[in-house]
Amino acid sequence: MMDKEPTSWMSDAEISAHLRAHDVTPTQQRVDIARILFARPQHLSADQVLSIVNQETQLVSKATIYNTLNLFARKGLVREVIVDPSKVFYDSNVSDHHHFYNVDSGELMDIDSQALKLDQLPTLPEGTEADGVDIIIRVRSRG
Amino acid sequence: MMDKEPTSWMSDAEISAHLRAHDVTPTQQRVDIARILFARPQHLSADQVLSIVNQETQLVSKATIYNTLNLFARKGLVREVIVDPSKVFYDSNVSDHHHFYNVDSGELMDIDSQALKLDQLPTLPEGTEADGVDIIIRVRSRG
DNA sequence: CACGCTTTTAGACAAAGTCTAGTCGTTTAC
DNA sequence: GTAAACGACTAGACTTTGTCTAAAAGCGTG
Repeated sequence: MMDKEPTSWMSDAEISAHLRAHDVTPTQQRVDIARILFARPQHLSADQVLSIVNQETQLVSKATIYNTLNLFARKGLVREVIVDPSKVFYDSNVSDHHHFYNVDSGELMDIDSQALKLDQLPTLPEGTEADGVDIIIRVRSRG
Repeated sequence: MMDKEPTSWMSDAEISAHLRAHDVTPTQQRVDIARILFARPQHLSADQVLSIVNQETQLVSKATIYNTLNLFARKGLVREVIVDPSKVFYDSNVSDHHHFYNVDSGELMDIDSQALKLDQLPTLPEGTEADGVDIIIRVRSRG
């Protein structure tokens, strides 16, 4: 059964419930961060989250941003996307899907889950179990 | 038509020819680096290349390692593999294939090209052209 | 209210990678 | 042969992303 997906109109109370449902105690800072992430489907780096959350006044420290994003990823609230060697992106869409990555612009886009599906995995290496599959289609701007 | 693949017994003369064939002027340092990369199919980080090449005596500077690996990647002599947010791996196997990544051990393994093939790409975003497809199957050590 | 536990914080630190400005080497031009 | 020109190399400073540490702040429970 699938979790109700977070949407832009989630209230703080709903965000708190969402965190709790994923076994994360909702604190002020965590809710501040979650509000940004779940505002809409998007891909943000830690740095971007940091500057958005502290736009008006200093609400959350750098350490907490990193702690929280790592915690959220571990608890399945967001998905880490590793496409750029210099930074990790956090995807608020945790459903099964893959990505286009524009190497010129740095833009990251979801691929509709229907449009690309791997129906069978190759035999895994001895003594390992699957943890996830990432498919990244790198594109360049034409013209 | 495919290039002859580099193999462990490549002589320095063959390495030079291989570089030249990819439009890279073979210098002492570049051959030193290439000799390590092409010794056998493997996945090395810049840091690993740096310490291997300078094992006995200081032959190549850090800046040259990075310049050269970037150059080799741009010229198609090696393939960048981005799976670990903290470092880039360089794969001496440039033929079409994908990777297992053991998130526990950090080990990176090739998936046989036969075993996993995406035969059709989803429609690319407006104004872009394909640059490459990376499939990474993340695994954990069982037990 | 006091205890213990979790969370947050500022700032120091670490690691990967880039940049700069100067040097070295090799070719080309005379 | 020597000088100019160009590409490649270097040491070390620098930048950026992310982690660590030690202390402070919150918070729930008895």
